[in-house]
Amino acid sequence: MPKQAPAMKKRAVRGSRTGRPIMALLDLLGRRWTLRILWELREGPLTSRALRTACDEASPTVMQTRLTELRDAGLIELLPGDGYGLTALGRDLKESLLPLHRFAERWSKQTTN
Amino acid sequence: MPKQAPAMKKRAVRGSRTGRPIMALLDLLGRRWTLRILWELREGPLTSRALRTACDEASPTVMQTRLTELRDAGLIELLPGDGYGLTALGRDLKESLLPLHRFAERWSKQTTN
DNA sequence: GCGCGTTGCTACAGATATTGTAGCGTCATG
DNA sequence: CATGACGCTACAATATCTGTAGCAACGCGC
Repeated sequence: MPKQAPAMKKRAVRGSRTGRPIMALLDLLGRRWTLRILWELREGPLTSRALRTACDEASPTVMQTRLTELRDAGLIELLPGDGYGLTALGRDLKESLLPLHRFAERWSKQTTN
Repeated sequence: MPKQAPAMKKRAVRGSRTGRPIMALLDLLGRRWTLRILWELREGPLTSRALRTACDEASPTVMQTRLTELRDAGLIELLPGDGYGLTALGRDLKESLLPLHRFAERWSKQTTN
């Protein structure tokens, strides 16, 4: 299979007009709940409702929109019986995101938060 | 003096109620243009207008809002004469973000984008 | 086969956030 | 003084998100 058609069908991602993948990625991740969803799935699949609970009861409307976008991007997939889980590509992204956790700890120590 | 001068004064960051720094960070970064701004500053300071140009002409309203949030978070600072630049903490975050660039390349090869 | 609970997902109105255009006051340079 | 760049703001038009309610489909116990 040279190329998969299902992913990235319409309007793809804002910022992708520059042709630089990083811009498209930053735009995709810079939408509400997107980073959080990927984060909550880091340890394994969650059903859409468990995911909603984990994400501070985000409204099902955006949640569903984000899940569709992330599926189109090939980062997550719907596993019948298990809910949503990261794809191989998604797990790859998760690895790239892990340094953030360590940074967050350092950050919280300096912002009197 | 319209409002908000001190750092992190009201409700700081959505999601910080959990007390887990990573949630506050993911929420902060999950706002439009935030990731992009940090990314564009990765190689050095930019004036607010150069930043706007780099960020695909984002409206000055959000740009200014994001810059204030990022300043309150201690990630960027206004350097008189040089515009906005990353703080030591911001550069730390930048390092945590670099893996995303490499991932974006792999990602773009699989999504026919 | 009939409730019952859960799944993924959608409608819709009200609340927020973002965009786009215009413009302010300040400072430096000519 | 004029010009231009700076950081920053006002404000109306959009786009996006929230919150509540509810759908059809599936499995399970009975």
